[in-house]
Amino acid sequence: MANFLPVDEQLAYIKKGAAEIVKESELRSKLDRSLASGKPLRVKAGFDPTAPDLHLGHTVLLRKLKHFQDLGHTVIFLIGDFTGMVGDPTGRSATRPPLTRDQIVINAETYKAQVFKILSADKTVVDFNSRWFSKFSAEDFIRLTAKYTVSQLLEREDFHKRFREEKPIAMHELIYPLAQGYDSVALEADVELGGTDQKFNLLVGRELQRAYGQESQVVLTMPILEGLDGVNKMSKSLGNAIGIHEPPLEMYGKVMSISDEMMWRYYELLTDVKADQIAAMKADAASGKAHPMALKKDLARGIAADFHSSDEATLAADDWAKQFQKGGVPDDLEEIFVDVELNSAGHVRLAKLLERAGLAESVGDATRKLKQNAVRVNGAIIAEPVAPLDLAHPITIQVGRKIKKVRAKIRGGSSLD
RNA sequence: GCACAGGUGGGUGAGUGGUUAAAGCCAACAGACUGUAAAUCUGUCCCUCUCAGGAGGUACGGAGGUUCGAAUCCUCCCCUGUGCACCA
Repeated sequence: MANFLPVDEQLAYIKKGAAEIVKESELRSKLDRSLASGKPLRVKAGFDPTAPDLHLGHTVLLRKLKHFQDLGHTVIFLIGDFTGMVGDPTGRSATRPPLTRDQIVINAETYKAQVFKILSADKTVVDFNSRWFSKFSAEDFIRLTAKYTVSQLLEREDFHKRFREEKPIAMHELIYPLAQGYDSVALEADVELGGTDQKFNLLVGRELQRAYGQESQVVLTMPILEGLDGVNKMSKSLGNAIGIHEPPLEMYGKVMSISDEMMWRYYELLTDVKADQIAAMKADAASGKAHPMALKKDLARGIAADFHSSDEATLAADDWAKQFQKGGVPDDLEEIFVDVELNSAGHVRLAKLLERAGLAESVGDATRKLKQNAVRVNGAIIAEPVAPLDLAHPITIQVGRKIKKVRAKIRGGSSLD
């Protein structure tokens, strides 16, 4: 267990992909001490139990935690069940509503189940910050708040901006960084990881540890992964995320849809491909020696394989090629059952069918898509909202990049199932 | 609590009694082009019904009111911000 790698090698591994380390010299001396004493570092990362569905953006951080595990250090996966009720204002322009106790319990369990796709369960300490905060007295609380000033808190860009723009800042939002910082005190963390958006909060931990007479933790931030749009951070609510639970084909397709430029970013943060290999691929693509699409396919298959089996990833690659490159239909199609209505002429109300099938947001939306030649039924473009269709067999409907197999049932008809 | 300034469609932001679901921009969606990428161009972008030509219903924080007619005027309420709130 106490067989740590030489400090320089550890450092190199830790630094790979990291956005910033505050301070590297402190990390080095902590590693030195750990090596000498055989005592692993305590590496903390906190998570709000607000997002039960992890996406690839979260895995950037998890991957780095895993690196620490690989090096033999102790990873503390802290679930902010207490602070989850507070609501982290990071990245929000408006106040976030607090979660209920029940939601948090459910979310936390889901969380645990998901992160072990990356972290090894037996090397991870899972903790909850309600362990100490539920015992926090009003006196403790006021003592904690006394250790930080309002102007220190307003240094944070987000608060500063909202303050200046006369947008609301709720009191509990100001408390959040303090609470998160206190977690580090309670855990006596040596290192805390977070996204760059968490930098302020992480640094508060350093201050508070010092205020409570501890050595300050080292702060390591990881870049925020951009989502499919290549601009905004990957986030479920922005709809630009790839969830780790998504089916292989979905994952594969989404990765393929990112821009060539983003591909390198994804290679860097979402794979274990070494930096120099990535640089080589980049050079090949630039010189025309390798086709960017081929490299992107490798990336997509690799990512799909991380969360599914290798076979499933390969199948996804085949299906993707079949659907988009050969204009065909993938083997593994989502199949749904829908009630349809006929108009007085006995024609199928296709617009309504699309809406029912989840292929359009509303009947109006469906009608518009039809008019734009975006709808194919069994491969043929149909532009009429009402059309004569043979529903005796399942039909394949494509709307833009969405494709589904639909088993339709005439409403009021006798055919059940 | 008092005073003042605000609350418009996914976002931003015009609009201050009357052609119009409500400018422009962004995002989003679809088509073309491609490597289903990006960029670019074109179109769409509240809901429902439709014999596809249209028809109806909602909508500018909430509830009432004035008016032939209101996002625009009035009243009350809710929310946000700023100032005042010990000496005054």
